[in-house]
Amino acid sequence: MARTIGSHGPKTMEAIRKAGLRLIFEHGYAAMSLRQLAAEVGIQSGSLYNHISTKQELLFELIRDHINELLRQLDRALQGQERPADKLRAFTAFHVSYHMTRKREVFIANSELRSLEPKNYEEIVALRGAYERRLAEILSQGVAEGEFEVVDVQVATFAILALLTGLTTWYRPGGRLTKEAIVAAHEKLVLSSVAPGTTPNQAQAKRPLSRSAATSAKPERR
Amino acid sequence: MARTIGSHGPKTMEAIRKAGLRLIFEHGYAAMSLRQLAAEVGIQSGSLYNHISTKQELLFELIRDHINELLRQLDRALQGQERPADKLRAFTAFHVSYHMTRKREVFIANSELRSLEPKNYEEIVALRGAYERRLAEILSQGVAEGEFEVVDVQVATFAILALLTGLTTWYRPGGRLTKEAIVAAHEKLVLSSVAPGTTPNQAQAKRPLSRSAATSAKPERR
Amino acid sequence: MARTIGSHGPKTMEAIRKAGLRLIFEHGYAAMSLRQLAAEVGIQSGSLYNHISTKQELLFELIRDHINELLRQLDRALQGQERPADKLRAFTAFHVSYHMTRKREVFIANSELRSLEPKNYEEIVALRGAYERRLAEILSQGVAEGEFEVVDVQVATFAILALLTGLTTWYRPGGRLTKEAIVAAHEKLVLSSVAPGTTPNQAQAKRPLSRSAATSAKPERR
Amino acid sequence: MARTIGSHGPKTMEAIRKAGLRLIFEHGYAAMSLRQLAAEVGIQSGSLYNHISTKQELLFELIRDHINELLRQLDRALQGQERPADKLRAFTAFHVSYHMTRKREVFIANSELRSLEPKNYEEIVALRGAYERRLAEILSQGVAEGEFEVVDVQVATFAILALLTGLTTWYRPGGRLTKEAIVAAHEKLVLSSVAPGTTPNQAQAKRPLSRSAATSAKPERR
DNA sequence: GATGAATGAGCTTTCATTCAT
DNA sequence: GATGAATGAAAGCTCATTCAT
Repeated sequence: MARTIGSHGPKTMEAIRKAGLRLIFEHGYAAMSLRQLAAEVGIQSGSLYNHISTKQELLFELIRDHINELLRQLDRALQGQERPADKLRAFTAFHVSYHMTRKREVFIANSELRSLEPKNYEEIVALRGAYERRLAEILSQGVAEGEFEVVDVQVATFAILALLTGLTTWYRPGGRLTKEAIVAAHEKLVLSSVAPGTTPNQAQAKRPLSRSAATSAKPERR
Repeated sequence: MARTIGSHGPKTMEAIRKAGLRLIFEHGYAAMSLRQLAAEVGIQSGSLYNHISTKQELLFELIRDHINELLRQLDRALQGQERPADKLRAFTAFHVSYHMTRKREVFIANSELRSLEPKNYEEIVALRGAYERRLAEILSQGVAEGEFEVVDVQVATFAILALLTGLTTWYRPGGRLTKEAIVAAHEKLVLSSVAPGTTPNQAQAKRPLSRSAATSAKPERR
Repeated sequence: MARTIGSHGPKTMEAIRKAGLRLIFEHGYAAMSLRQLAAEVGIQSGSLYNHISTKQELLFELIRDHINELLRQLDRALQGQERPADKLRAFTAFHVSYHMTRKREVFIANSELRSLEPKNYEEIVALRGAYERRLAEILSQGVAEGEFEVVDVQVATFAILALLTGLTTWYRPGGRLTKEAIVAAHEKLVLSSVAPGTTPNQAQAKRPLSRSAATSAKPERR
Repeated sequence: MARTIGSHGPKTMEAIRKAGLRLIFEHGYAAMSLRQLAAEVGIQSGSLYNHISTKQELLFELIRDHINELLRQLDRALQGQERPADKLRAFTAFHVSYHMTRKREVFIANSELRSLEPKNYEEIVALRGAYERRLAEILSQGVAEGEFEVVDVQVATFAILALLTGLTTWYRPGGRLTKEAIVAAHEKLVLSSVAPGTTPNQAQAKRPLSRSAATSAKPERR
């Protein structure tokens, strides 16, 4: 990939983002050196600075742009859905599909938050919170309407997101299953997981879950 | 100067492991410097080498010891369970409980596999495969006995593991929920997720899933 | 900060080689630190790596380039000489002269072979063998034509080379003797040493010296 | 060799000297680590300090003891010889024989002088000077009596010593030649080298060689 | 006399970043 | 916009040496 010697202009920036995405995905932000990145792009490491301001900024922009796009597309995917189950199915289908085509962006946005400097971290976490809230609200609505049953909405939100995002660790194009099959498999799991039924045993929260606590607790960086 | 009075060998090793666990959990393996680690332990960085052979070896042993312990305890937790639902509940309860007390080990064992050198990586992935296989077999049995319904056992295995392991990214002792509540919340989600019901739409695998492909595919490092 | 004005690439490389030569000559390869070398050149130690790839590579190239040059010039010096005595005189004069102007290179090429990694060592020893073979052949020819008398050609070859190369341990420009006097002194010693005469006492080799054994024995790294 | 676990007392000291000799011979003083040495002896590196005071002191004593022994034995070997040729033959035979049985000591005493700290260096060089002077005096006497002819006594002294000492770089027991043959080969070379004959071309010293200049010049460390 | 664990300095090498050209 | 050469800090690791046990 890349390495088109002499590439310049916006093409170079694009190559940097692409290569950066791949290298961070494979080795992690801290383990990726700008020399590696530059070599991948086919330029000297000093030349990177004609396009990026710092390594940190590159990471930040990759993540921020990704989450913004994710949010934009999620809202489009949810449009027109009214009933909680439909919303949840749409959410799941969108999430899985998106993760299959952008697995590197998604993976990095989840795994490299700790590599962000505080200011950047805050900004990204706020955006991520918006995404999580979409799901939390779907679940809350479903519970309120009696369509869903969960022990705890907050836990269910995190669990379902983890379930769906786990995809990025094993999915690869051209595998055994079609994309549709993978989407279907996840829809089944997610929709069933919150379906009403015999709850194993009744557990109590130590404290009631206030609306804000549900999403803004942030006890530590995660 | 020689050794500070009162600091002993095994105690130092234990301090190194503990601090290493914390630092890798917080910053990642690549971003943790041995100087940091040594400072945390209260010795010079060169002194670490009286206890570890390399940074890589430290990571490897932390992960390997963790997975071995995990496997050992899992098998004990599953003892005596016969029906798939009971097994799955036991698996879930054990997994969640264990992850709450050893969240750093668990997190690292999942996130730092890519930091392992090939030989070490192979060894850990083999161990991890054993763990995954326990769950895959529970699901298979449940499906065969008509107790569970999943679109694809392999996908369900990965998804459920991801769901459960996601816990490590947000759990912290002293939070809003009791441990029991957290376990219960996950039991509900997991048991429901594979419960028979209306599968959204029928999807087909491109290829049938052979037994071995299910667990040994390893298309790329994950 | 960036580069100091006026310091250029090739000039820096040349300064590194020159300073490296001197430091290795004075302290030995293992005892020379790259910090020392960099300080000598007037740059930071990390900056060395814009010019060399490793410390080992620097040593290797210094030695290899030297031996290649030595061989090239030797062959020129021997051109036109027919009789063994003339060849031997030419060899001696060339060797001594060259060693007086390049004593550091010569010394290092002899004393630091053990510091070379196996692959580099093999390459250099092969080149050195070519040089030794020139002298061995001159002696053989002289013995065959009855002009020289030696107890053993192989021993004589090594001994004469050692005699000549010893120069590097004491020669310094501006000493008591002119270069010409030093050359003459060595010519006398070398030519006399193989002159026919009364051999002290007749000694026997345990085994006859095969042609190949003479030059390829290499019992151990030397 | 060595590694007799639990060896103690004078036996350990002897093992240290033996192993040190070998390691310095093979890798050089700077490149030999005390950990290596200790491992060879079968103890921990800290334990070395029950026997040596510093690494430098070990080197110094190895060299000093060697040269003292060399001088002692040389004087015994020269006893009873009157005529310069007989003395030179005896010197050569002794030197070669001794170098064959103690090649490591000899090699180190020549190659590691630069690794000695100034004070130690001075002491060793003084001893070495005594050894060189024996040969210089033999040559001077021979020249004075008309038995030898050399262009310059000083140069001849250094050259003959280099010739003889070169042995340590290639000799190994069990090689093609008997010890006697090797001695004979060197006797022929050395005695012939100073034999009167047609001096190639008459060269002049820039300055006459004063008695003291011949041996105490020491223009630089060599 | 040996050990094991420590020190503090030092090693070679890599890093992100800068900037004259 | 790219290069090549620089910086200064820091990396993982090794070193000779010390000393309580």
